[in-house]
Amino acid sequence: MNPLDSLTGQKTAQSAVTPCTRCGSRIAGICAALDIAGLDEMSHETRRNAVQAHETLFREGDPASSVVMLVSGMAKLSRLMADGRQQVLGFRFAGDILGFTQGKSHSADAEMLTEGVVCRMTRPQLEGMLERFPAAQRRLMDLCVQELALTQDQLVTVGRRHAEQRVAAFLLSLSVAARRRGDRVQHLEMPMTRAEIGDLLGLALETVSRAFTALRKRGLVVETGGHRVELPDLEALALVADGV
Amino acid sequence: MNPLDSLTGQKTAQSAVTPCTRCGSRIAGICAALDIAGLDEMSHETRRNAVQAHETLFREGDPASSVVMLVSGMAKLSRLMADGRQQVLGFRFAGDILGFTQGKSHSADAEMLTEGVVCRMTRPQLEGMLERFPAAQRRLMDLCVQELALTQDQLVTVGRRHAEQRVAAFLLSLSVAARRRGDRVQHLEMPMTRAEIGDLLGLALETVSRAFTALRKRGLVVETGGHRVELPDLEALALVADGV
DNA sequence: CGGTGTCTTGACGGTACTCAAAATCTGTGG
DNA sequence: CCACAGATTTTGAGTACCGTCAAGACACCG
Repeated sequence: MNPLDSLTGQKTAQSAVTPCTRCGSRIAGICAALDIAGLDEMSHETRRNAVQAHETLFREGDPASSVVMLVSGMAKLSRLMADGRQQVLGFRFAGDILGFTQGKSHSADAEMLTEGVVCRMTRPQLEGMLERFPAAQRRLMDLCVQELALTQDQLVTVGRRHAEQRVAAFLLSLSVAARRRGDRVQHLEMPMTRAEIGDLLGLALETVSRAFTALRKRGLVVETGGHRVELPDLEALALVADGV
Repeated sequence: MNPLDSLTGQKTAQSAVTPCTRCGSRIAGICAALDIAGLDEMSHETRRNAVQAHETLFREGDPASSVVMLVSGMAKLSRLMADGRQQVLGFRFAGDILGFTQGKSHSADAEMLTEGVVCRMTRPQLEGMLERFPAAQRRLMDLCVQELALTQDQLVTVGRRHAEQRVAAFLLSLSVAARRRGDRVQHLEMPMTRAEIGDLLGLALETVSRAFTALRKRGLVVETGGHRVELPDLEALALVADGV
């Protein structure tokens, strides 16, 4: 599996799998675009950290002084409204980059769902690296375009699907993300709560629970405990998501 | 007004307003990052076209053989679901770039709402230009990040606001876009139909109509005919949008 | 001035939200 | 290993918001 596919979902021209010497991750994010010299330089500049579940990576409004590369684990991007309602913008996985913006401050909260490992790089370091390694800049742009496409998918789901369709679409998106990481697509890690799924899909947590119950009764979802889920029939699930 | 603010909403370092020699537009999109040589080169490579209202610029699935820069007029980005339901991903304005993706095909339909002018550039031309002018690549990335932020805003609106709040948020977003173009922020052009607004906000067109009626009765919206709208009190409208 | 498309308004029904309580799961400490 | 406390999930009942259907009003354009 080409690590470049981790976010793009498309085969890329580059085929050599060169793990980040510092991150040590198979799943290369931006690192994938670097040559040996770049990787070496990057390994001196980034800070690798283990992070716990529920740990906050940054908050909306924080100065965007660094970007975070998710090496392993799952994270949640969300925004808080004035009245306390929360909108989850998306879940992020190994290989994804969090907190990249040209603005002065972060536009969303980022919080770990599981324990994991992150690589942090300061903005000046990133800027310098992008100048020295045009391929990395190109790669970062691709990641950005992909994130845009994912967010647009999310918008279609929230805007134009019913509760059960939304949950089906959510499960499928988890499956697609797992494929990009090279994991099995029918046996998923699903560490998020019903409330978090509801905040992603624009539903109450009770509605999410009812939708899971309905899908379970139809045999489209099997919850095996320990935050693990099986999807025995992805095609049938896709039909549900599209309202057929 | 710095044309670089057209999408970013933030003041940028560059201050010289260098209109695209071919487009002739005050509102520079990517052109703003080019020097004289770059502008000259670009003027030879791009094709400038007048387009009519309701003209399709590209469709979902079309090969993404060129990107489109919107010089003047308003456009609509949308996706069609299997059952015919439509989700409008957003409205786009002068200075915006449409159809930029690293995939092989467009992921959404783009259609003009008004008559206008567009600049087309083929992918190979764009790729070549990005290599020769790193500043242009950087600029394109900024546009991409900004588009992502807008889509995220949209997601919050659709996921976590009630009908009237959504319409208020939509009007405010039109106002923000007008400010970026240097137009008056309280006297807006609003060429889209209730149905299109509904497809943007995840509402039925009748619900949009009822929300407009409610806002009109509260004096927050004045429709002056000819697809023009006045927003006498933006702050009050913002309070409505946030559900206060 | 008529025709067509858009908008408004009303009535009704359904989906999903809220409130509430019971059941299940998870992790911790004895 | 078991018991227990807290968190999460499930399920139920009632309600509210919004979608659907329908008809009439309005605006725009030839």
